[in-house]
Amino acid sequence: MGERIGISSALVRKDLAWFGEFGKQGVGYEVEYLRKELLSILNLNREIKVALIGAGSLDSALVRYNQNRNRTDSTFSMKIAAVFDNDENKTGTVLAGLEILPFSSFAEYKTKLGLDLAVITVPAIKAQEVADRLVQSGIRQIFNLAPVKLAVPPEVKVTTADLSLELECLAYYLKP
Amino acid sequence: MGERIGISSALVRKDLAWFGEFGKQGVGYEVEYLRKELLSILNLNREIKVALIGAGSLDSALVRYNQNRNRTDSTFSMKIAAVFDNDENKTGTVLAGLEILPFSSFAEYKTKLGLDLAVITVPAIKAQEVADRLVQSGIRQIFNLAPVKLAVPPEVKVTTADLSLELECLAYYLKP
DNA sequence: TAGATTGTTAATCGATTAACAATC
DNA sequence: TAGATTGTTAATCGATTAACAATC
Repeated sequence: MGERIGISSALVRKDLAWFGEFGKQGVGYEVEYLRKELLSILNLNREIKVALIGAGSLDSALVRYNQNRNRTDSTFSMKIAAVFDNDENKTGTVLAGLEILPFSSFAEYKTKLGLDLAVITVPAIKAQEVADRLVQSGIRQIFNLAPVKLAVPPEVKVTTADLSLELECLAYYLKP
Repeated sequence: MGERIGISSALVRKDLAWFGEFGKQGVGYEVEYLRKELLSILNLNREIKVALIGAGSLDSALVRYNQNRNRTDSTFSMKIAAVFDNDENKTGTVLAGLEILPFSSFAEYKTKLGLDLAVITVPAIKAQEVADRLVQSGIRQIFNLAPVKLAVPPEVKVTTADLSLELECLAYYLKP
């Protein structure tokens, strides 16, 4: 495992130790048992229901990618369960088999559909407003694709993936 | 600057020190001068020409996003200059104003268009093959959106953004 | 000179690893 | 018992920060 991701075996063992003892000294790990334990610890042993907020072209890409991955990779536990938008020209229409729902009714659908976490793909300027609403509706994990730093309460976990920022970082390595 | 991204002022000063001295002790920084110096150091003071490899739905999202950002944000220096694909049903067609070019002729277009760096959005299984070809053509910076670890020579800088992996990381924080 | 802010030093902190004891 | 591998300890390394000297 260490070799695969470029860290030492010691670190792999130490990280595992954080959660318990999974092997037998002198013998090794029982792979299938370890695998299941890890999936359980990481909450990846059940289907996670993901909500997409903002039915733009990125969403359509994510939905298609997700459908494809779920079809071909049985270990992948993420499922895009709903797509939301507040644009009335979009709500009601169907995106790759999913009806686009009005974001104003998010809280309601969250309960009904059992949505676990949300992905924000709205424009930067709308992202904070959407985040506030998600938090209000009880969402505690947000994946933010808008290029802004979101302010949220401490109990909410936000991961921001700013693709254009990461792209700009690469520019540094260009020959001047 | 430290407050904005959540680090101490000391670290900001230390990081700047890596590249030189930009301020006057006792006085402060001349903001516009510092800004220009940093843009120059980061190679963001000129237009960077980006090539997209793989004309799927993600590309179309990126192209639109890029066009929008270039229109509204004059400090943004990335420009998607070309889109490539090897699917003959796609090459020749136009994606948001850009003709889709055959990837087999990448090296040729790279010279002609002055392409600086490449973004890989092809399926995981094709990504290594594409990367090899890009490296062969003289690309030294690759932004990889396919969920695989690419093997490249040490002089090539790869940044991988595996969105589904980052999403899975969030699942850990879900209540079990 | 007094007040302020940069650039740098030394101390602190946390992450990683080499080495090893425990165990089978 | 000999050989092997896990789990843990102590050492190492690098990143961050508090404190301060240099400077205006």
